[in-house]
Amino acid sequence: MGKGLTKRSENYSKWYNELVVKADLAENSAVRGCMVIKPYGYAIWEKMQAELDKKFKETGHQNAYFPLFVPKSLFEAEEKNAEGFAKECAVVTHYRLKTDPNDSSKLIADPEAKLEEELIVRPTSEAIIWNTYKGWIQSYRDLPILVNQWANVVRWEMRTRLFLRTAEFLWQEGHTAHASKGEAIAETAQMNEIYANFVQDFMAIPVIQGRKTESERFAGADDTYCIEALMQDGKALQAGTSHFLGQNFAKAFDVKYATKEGKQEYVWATSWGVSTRLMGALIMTHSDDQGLVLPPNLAPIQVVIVPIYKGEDQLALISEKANDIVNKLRAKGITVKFDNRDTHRPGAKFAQYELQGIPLRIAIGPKDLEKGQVELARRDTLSKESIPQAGIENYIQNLLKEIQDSLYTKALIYRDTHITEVENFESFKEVLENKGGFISAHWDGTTETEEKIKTLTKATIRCIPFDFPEEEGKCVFTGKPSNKRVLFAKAY
RNA sequence: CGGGGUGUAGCGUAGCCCGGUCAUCGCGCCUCGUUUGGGACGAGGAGGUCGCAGGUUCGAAUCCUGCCACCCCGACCA
Repeated sequence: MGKGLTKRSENYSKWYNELVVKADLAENSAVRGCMVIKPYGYAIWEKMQAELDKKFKETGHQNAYFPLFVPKSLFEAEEKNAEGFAKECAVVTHYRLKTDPNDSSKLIADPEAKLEEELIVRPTSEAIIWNTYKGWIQSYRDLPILVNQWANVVRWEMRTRLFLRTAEFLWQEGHTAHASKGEAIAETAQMNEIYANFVQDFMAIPVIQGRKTESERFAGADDTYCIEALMQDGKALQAGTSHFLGQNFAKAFDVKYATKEGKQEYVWATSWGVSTRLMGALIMTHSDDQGLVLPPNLAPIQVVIVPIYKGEDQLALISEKANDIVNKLRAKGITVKFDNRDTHRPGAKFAQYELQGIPLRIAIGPKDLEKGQVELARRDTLSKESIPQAGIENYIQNLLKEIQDSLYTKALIYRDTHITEVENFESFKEVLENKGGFISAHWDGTTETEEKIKTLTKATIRCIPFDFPEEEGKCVFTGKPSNKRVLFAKAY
């Protein structure tokens, strides 16, 4: 692990990349655009998975698994979906290699082993899943189907970035089938709400819930709900989406069910997902120039104990005290690590755990033993205090909660002070250029206007927030009438 | 796919213009000793087909040609 980190203010992109690598989260793989998630980074993802999975189960969903390969004929069945993803698909054309006749040290795809039908590596699983659902659904008694899949997907983007946009990424994708439109819409809304709550309560990231415009909508969806977050550099990040798919996939895959009245009806569908991109959101929301800052609810290790000692005798005395604290904290359900490695000095350990964002650090040395106290350091504020050993477990339990709240509040204040209402295009451009963040403005509702604004400013409509009030106004670009504001921003 | 840039030890780099004791330095790594309350210090040591393949030359990290990889900017990105 190297020293230091580029300052955020100097180059946000570089800062972000260095942080991901130096905090031991991930690195670029030898495969173009793909990522290696290292154990420490994966532990954070596992915490996210566990919490989300719990919520999915609580709302009646079950996990299942579907194939990685999607035959092209299935993939192209839902035309809009296929068209939307066509440009970024990895395609399997052969099933065997053989020695290159021109160079025995090389292998080539065996021309004899060309696939009859090409296989698409899933960029998303609607096609293969709806083709499967077709066989599962005959009657209203078979509905609803509430299934989620934890999987990897591949999208061959031209430019990639660790966690935010990699060629292969991990996610969950829920795919549900319903007997009525209303029920499917309620499911879409419910899952968006679950995402919002998870991101706010566990990741301490405030989000805005809303719906996407037609042009930003998921290919093949009738409506896309989303949660949008704001990063510290003033750019927005789509953190999760929940789609109402109407009957589009049911029609494409001919999935009908018999109603109570004996009529044949197409099934209504939803899909929803969040990905390892959330890790990027986590990093860019809370971290500073010292490294990662993890909210306690997500930190794989919440408290680390570092002994400060000279000689083995002293270490033995300190260890006794440290192990006592470890046991007390564990009894409270707090994850704690006692780092008694004698291969690294205390200063190096301090720096390492700061880089990794461990919320609390306890240092115990001879002075502390004498006074019956410990030194406690907060990662988020970088402040230190001495506290008594007695009752430390309760103190820490409360402090972890306080840190969690404090991180959220800080992010919320930043976010809220970076939502700017503008009334004309001049100030739109001015705010976008100098302040960044979300711009709340009226829009005439047309794709043409949205497109022009994007071309001129690179800002897109992030969402039409659910909780924005109806209000008469004029489009910030065309001056045409509008009855609601939308949020624009430059986005990742 | 366009425009620009870079490939030298695990990482970051000097050297390239002007071919010849130039393979440099820092971090990291190993050994020994002293250390340990914020990234230790000293001494010693290991580690390199200078991206790959050709060419020019007595001689190539350095010049020429081709190829490959990666990075940045754009196009693209529910």
